[in-house]
Amino acid sequence: MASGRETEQEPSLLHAVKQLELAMRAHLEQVLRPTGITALQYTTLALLRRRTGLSSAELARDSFVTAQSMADLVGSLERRGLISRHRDQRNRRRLIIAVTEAGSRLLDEYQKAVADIEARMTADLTTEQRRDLYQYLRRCRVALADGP
Amino acid sequence: MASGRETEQEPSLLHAVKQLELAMRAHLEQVLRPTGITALQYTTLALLRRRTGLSSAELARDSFVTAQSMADLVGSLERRGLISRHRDQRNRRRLIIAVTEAGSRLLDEYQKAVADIEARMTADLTTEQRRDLYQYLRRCRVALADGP
DNA sequence: CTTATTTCAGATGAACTGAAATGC
DNA sequence: CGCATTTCAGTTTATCTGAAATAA
Repeated sequence: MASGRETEQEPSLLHAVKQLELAMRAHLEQVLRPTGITALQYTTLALLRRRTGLSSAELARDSFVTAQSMADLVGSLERRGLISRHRDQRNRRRLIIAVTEAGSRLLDEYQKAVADIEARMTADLTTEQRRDLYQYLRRCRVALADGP
Repeated sequence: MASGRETEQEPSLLHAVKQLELAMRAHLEQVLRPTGITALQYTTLALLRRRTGLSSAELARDSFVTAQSMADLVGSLERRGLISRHRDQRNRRRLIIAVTEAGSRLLDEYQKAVADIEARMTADLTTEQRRDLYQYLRRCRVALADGP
């Protein structure tokens, strides 16, 4: 086997976050396999149901990606009929996103399986630690967002 | 502006991790711009210096990706001369990875700038909270890895 | 024979830059 | 005019699946 020798050194938070993201994604994709949608599409769809009235550009800013990248993602959800868009009458540049019936049904259908992944992932954490983890992640993200 | 209305609902750890990963990546890529290597290449290179004697297949298992995906990544580092590989004489299937002089120099050169990103990211956390965050992330990853 | 490691070939997803159309 | 939003076109990176060569 000869698994890598550990030399002392600072652990990397950057690496720990990336590793967890990969692990989560692998599990989520497995659960979502039957739907044909990706982990990213699912979590974005879930976000869009939580926060209504968003446009693609706002979503992009919120997610640290370019408007063009988000347009691809939103476009894929729209082509599948999981969201719809209509002009904001108060600012006709914006296209406001709404989760469709079909999108909402899909979310309902997989809500439990996805929650189970989170539950398994945090099985070794107390309720309080779980809440702390969420808050720390948010604070880190905000700290990076607020910078230059 | 009309930024999305918040409806009450469970926050998603899955989403929080993904968001932070995107934010980190954006900052890291910006810092690494002059080198031409990606955030993923950098963190993998750093890992390879921390843990010596690894093969690509081991790295893949450790990272929740397929052996083929990791082979691409390792290949890109090798083509840039940042790592080298040689046969494990005790098991001639394995190709053991070593960080080269050039790879080590690159890591040294950017170590401070990358540490600064972590520092800024965790600026609002106490030393203890920062340590907790790292431990929670690891425990979550292990919990997912140990499952089916 | 089976399994592990690596490699080759091809597909798709997820990000980017650059440029243009439209509305404020 | 300048700036925001969306879209179009093209590119690169990061992942996957499937299949084959080699070694334990």
